[in-house]
Amino acid sequence: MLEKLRQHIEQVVPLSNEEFAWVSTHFTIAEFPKKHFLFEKGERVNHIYFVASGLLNLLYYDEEAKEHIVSFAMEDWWESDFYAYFHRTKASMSLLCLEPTMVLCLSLEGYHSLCTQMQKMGSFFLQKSNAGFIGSQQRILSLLMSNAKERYEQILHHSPALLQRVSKTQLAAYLGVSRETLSRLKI
Amino acid sequence: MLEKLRQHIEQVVPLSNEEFAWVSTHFTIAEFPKKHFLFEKGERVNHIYFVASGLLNLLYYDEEAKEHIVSFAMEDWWESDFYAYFHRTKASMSLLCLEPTMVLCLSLEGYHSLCTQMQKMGSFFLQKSNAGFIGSQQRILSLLMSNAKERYEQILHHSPALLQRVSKTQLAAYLGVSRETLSRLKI
DNA sequence: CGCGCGATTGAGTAATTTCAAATCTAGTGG
DNA sequence: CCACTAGATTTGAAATTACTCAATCGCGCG
Repeated sequence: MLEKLRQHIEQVVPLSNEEFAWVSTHFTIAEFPKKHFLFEKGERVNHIYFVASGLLNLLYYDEEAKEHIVSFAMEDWWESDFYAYFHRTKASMSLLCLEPTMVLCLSLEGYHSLCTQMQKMGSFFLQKSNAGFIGSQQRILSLLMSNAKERYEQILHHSPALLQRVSKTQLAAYLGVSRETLSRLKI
Repeated sequence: MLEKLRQHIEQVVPLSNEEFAWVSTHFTIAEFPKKHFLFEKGERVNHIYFVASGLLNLLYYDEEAKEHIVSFAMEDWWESDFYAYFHRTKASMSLLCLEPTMVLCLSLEGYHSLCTQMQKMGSFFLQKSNAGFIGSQQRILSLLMSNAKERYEQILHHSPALLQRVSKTQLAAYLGVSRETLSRLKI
């Protein structure tokens, strides 16, 4: 678990054993079964989660209880309702396990401690945040400019493994089309 | 100009006169007329831009030369093709002035210098990046779940000033609908 | 005045949604 | 091993929505 986190961080910044030992004190390990909600809409969001194994699903239910998938979080992803986390407000989204999942949990105090006490970790999170922002802009562009079939093909090209792990209904909720339409794309 | 930047930064972290003097050495001032491209697709992206006054437009042209607007950057926004900037690759998008615009330009070296030499600036950019990521996720959700009329109303609610400053054609390219459809929404 | 640009309107076409029904699939218990 | 069920997926058909292309309108400016 922790070793996975270390490898993940060290892809960005090198850490000595002592440094990583200190970093790791900020995390708690948790394990959840499939279909467990790490948090639901309206609840406090006390952690961001590093996915060591499994698959998470950040989703939003609209007024008609229709499900919209903001993101999937596979291994080595960080996930949370970041707005609620950073602003200490209640979640507008829910975070669900699509598979049995092991996560490392980081509180906001822990996050601030890591960022301010160790410059490397500040750099690490800055880089992750920039990457997340860039990825989101790519997805916005994809939603603006491509139809559902093209978006499907982009995922097929960019993260083929994901397609093996999520249902077509979930994929449709991520692509922004009805499951019937996705089914008719004849891919 | 620089005073505007200082106020902007100090909304997040306080700065002494000396500190800000040092920070400001990293920026260059530039002014561009309406319709000027700060960079175009295929060019190197040497700076991120802090908009002191005016209005910028980050856009992408698809294969059919159709224009898709990734974002508008008003006063106090930071804008660039962030992927190209951070990876020192060529721009996939173009950055255009919709109004006469004054910007403060920050090179990647300057960015790294600011982040590593002064912890406060690292915190500042981390917070900006997180905010940008959160904002992008909101827009993704809006694209997934709302129709064009609802998206229009969200902008009307969230940044009414913007609607006074961009053409309906540009707004349509931002909302992800044709200008004819936007025109028919009867708002 | 007349030009040019953006915005609007009209008409036909294409894509997507909805609701309903049918089909498929994996897991369970007899 | 088979039947059965629950859930997911696919298909059908009608209705809605959005798009394209073309024509028209409105307005500011030389």
